[in-house]
Amino acid sequence: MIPSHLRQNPLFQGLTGCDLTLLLGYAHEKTTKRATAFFHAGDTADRCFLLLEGHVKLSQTTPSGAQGAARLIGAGDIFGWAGVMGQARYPGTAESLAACRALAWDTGRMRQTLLATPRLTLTLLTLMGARLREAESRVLDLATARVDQRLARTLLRQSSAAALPLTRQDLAELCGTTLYTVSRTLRRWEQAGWLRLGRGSLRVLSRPALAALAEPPDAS
Amino acid sequence: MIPSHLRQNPLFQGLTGCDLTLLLGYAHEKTTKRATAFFHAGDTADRCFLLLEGHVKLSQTTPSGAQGAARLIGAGDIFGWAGVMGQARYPGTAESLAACRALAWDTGRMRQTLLATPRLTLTLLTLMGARLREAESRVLDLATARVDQRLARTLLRQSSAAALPLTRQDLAELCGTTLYTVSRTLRRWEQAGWLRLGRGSLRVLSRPALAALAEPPDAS
DNA sequence: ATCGGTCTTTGCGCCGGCGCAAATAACAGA
DNA sequence: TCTGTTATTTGCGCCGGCGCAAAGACCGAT
Repeated sequence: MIPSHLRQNPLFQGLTGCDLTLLLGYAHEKTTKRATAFFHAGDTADRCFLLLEGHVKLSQTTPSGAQGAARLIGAGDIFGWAGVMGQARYPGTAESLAACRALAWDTGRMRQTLLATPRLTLTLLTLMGARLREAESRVLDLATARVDQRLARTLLRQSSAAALPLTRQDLAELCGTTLYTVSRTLRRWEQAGWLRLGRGSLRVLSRPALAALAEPPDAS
Repeated sequence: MIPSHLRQNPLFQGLTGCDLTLLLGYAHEKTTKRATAFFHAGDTADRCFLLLEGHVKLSQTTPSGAQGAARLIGAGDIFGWAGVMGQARYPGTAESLAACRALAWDTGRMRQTLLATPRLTLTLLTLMGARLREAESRVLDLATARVDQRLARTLLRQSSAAALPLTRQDLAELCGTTLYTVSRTLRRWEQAGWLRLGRGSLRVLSRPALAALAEPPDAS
């Protein structure tokens, strides 16, 4: 039986029950504990995933390996589709930040399925479009906004009710800065009472305060 | 008759002659002079384009309008497909840097065509994947590399044999900095004999010299 | 030739943010 | 409970890069 919350995933919109059953038949389920890699940068891109539960960090590092940039994948999001989109190898590393449950498909089989299921391909194109726009807006942000603005925005975007399972280093990679600056900034905000810090986690207490910072000083 | 160089465009790979004829039947040709907009950010995204000749600058600006980020579109590339990927409006502005010739399709009709031509959709997915990876590598660059490294890389990537029709401001937007810094840096490089500057254009004289700068100081 | 507009250069001062280094603090496993 | 490991904080100094302002340089049009 197919759980209804799965059927409602954006990836499956517009598919017939038959298509969906077939698609799920090809999938196998994968579960991981915290801090486990789904794949590493450079691995053969032979799988693609749909995250059902947990959080995944997708990160890239420079050739010299010094620093990195990252983005977060939440429940319901897809990741690791580089192979489907014609890449031989994964460009980044995917690592679980918490215990995860995911569906995995074989890349080659998925490509065949896409040729037979145009509706799915178009949906996928839409999802990738959204991700492309997000990446381009990050470029704009990095080029124009200050670190504290980017950090505030990142916290607002990711903060569910629950505490975020992110280290200072993770946050630094998410918003394009260093762990030192993140630590200093967060500490200042904690002392202002806007959030509560923990080791490898934090909780936002006052979204309005962060929202005020996220915008450039009021251009009235 | 369909020109062969058109048939060889990546977008059309794997299509039957029949599909291709149909597709081109839907297209209309658009030509522009220099410094003309194909569309503006916020316009209804009702067209999508394939550039046949010329150069187009795709740019986004912050809500406050101060600065911007840009990317270049060359002959053979597609642009303005946000509507096809489910967006109501264009997220950025497309402006010709030189006289251009482009094919244009209606967004709605293209979406229908995609449902009927899975092969084309998959190709499009591949092209978008490449663009997504490029955007993500730009994020990494902005977060880790210095301005002169990014600038050198940008010049190397874009420099054909011909001179580039880019102002200092354009270059600043392409590599995420300000026109002042671009001017200073380029001037230094011109005095080193690595390039030749003009008003609104420049030509690379020594690619090796730039390549050396593009990489972080030799991590042996 | 002249004039207005756009693009470019460069001096100057300032500051956001980096990153080493060292001291804690928190956790995990034996 | 003890111990090694990993994460965090913070002082300090430095520097890359921003951005105003003003002075050219170049272009096209009348």
